Amino acid sequence: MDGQKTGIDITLEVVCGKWKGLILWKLLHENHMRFNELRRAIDGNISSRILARELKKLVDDGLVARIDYETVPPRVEYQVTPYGKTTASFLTNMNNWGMEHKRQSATKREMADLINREK
Amino acid sequence: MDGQKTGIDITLEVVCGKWKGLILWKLLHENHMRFNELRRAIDGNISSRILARELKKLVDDGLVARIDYETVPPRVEYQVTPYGKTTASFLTNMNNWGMEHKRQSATKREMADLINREK
DNA sequence: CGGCATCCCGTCCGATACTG
DNA sequence: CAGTATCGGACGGGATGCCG
Repeated sequence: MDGQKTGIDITLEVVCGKWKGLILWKLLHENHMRFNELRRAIDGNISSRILARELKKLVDDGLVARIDYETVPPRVEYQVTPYGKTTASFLTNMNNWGMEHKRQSATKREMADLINREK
Repeated sequence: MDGQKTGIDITLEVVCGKWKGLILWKLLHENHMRFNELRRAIDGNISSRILARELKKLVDDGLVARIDYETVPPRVEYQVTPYGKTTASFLTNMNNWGMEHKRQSATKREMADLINREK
């Protein structure tokens, strides 16, 4: 029974949450960014606290490298590791799907919200 | 600056969390399953409460259809909608990546756990 | 069989303020 | 500039038990 092994859970562990996928995606296209540069590059207003935390997770997972120049004022750069670059394959697909279905998702979510409000 | 629009956030809204992607993936390969059948098909021991909740989200998002035969005892079947089937594109890629990197992810996580214990 | 009710905990996400 | 401290709310996930 079953027999269908999946790697989906593994992948979700890596990109799940509101930000990690987005951060990875941005870094993949720039190959090295400073903290606030990255912060500004992300559309949805991410706070520095959240960005710091999510970046740390990505570093812990070996997807992103953190380079601290140890200067004053501080200068830290982030870039995707070779391992992290392998995520580009599915991130590209996720991005394409999201772009194609942006409209539909929005309206469906509005409907769901309306139903929830009625309760 | 920026200019890079992303659909990644949209996609993450749909499959994020520990289970939704997995449920969708299972349903995509069976095209109609009953509640407990689906429950048993999922490896990681999902509770009925969680499965019910996650399925409801997928139904609300229009990715899964719920067919209630209104019989006693109850018989409910779930199947992926045409819209839901469009997720197969990126889910396949996510699955492939996860399968390829299962080992690495495991060891990296163990290391992270060790570091956390030391604190 | 296919759920829902209750309780609980840990994580996620966020605003604000502050620091070396 | 690159974060950390603090506080708090929302959500995800799980154990247990009950119901039509």
